Amino acid sequence: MSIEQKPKIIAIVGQTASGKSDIAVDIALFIKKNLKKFNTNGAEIISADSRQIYKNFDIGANKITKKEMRGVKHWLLDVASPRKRFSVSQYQKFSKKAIEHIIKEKKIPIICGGTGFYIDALIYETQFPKVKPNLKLREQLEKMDTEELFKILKNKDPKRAKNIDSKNKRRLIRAVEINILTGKPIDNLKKESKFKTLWLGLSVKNSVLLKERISKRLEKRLKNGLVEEVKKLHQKYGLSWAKLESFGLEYKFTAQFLENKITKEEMKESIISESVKYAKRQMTWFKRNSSINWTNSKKEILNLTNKFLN
RNA sequence: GGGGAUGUCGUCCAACGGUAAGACUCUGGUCUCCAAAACCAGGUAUCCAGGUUCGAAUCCUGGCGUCCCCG
Repeated sequence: MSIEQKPKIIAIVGQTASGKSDIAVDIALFIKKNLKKFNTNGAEIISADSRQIYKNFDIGANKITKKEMRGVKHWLLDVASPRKRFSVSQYQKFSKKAIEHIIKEKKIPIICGGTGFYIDALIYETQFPKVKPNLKLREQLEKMDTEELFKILKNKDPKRAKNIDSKNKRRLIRAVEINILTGKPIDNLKKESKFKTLWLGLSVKNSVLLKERISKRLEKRLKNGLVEEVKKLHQKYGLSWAKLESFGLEYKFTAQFLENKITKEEMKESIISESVKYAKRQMTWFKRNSSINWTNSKKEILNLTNKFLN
């Protein structure tokens, strides 16, 4: 009974440059054409992308344009300032609101993006400890090495110490931070999802092809003003080069080019090869999820959608 | 044609004649608030043929390849 009541959502995941955004709009329009059949008022898209979330990150983040949206409403684009820190828990809050709004209107939410951590946080409602990052504490912890941090954690929270990467400083600091600020070990219960989800995965299996796609896409974006965008982010919006570099890929290497640290050719090469690596890491994340239907066929995707909504 | 230098993982680069190391790439993986991040694991090499030696990437001879200088 309760299974029947679970709201249905569609999640489109996959690597960069696999065509997710476009297919998401296709699905939304397909639903729009069959409102009566699916007993719904339509579909709206929630982006799950840790870079497209930022205002003024357009070309570099490969954000969908108004025109490409084809009239379908998109949520969680341009909702954060790149000058402020943004993290998964904020994404979780924002996306939860969006999803509730969409469901209230009797529409189908379509989550689309390449940031697996964000998507899982939304769908599985990952319980993040209610401890905000404490920069002062982190500064102190930063001075210790991984061994010391691991020792502290082992003492205070042996359970967490068991499954943490003992050499991953960033994670160790976070774990110790949680413990110090709450005085409690963290409990890691993974909840069942309250949604009924159709998982669709797009991928480019051939790495040569993937590289080709990424480089073609890059040429197009250079023509569209990628370099100018990054320059503007620095000059007009006051983002430091270091900050821009911290966003990775396009922003990182374009910033380095503008700083005269690398040539334009090197910039292109780095963006392409690092994007390929990123795509692989994305797949490592998604591969764990056995519910994902992997297909690149639009026809098959619409068929699956059709079955799922009936 | 003459002289010199040099050949080690896919790439860069180490190794007093004594276990062929490291970085990057590659492959796989981890993930409870930086996730385009951070981190872990694994694979692959001594140009060829002889010689010296208990033992050769290392020394010797020849071949082949590459680079530089002179002509």
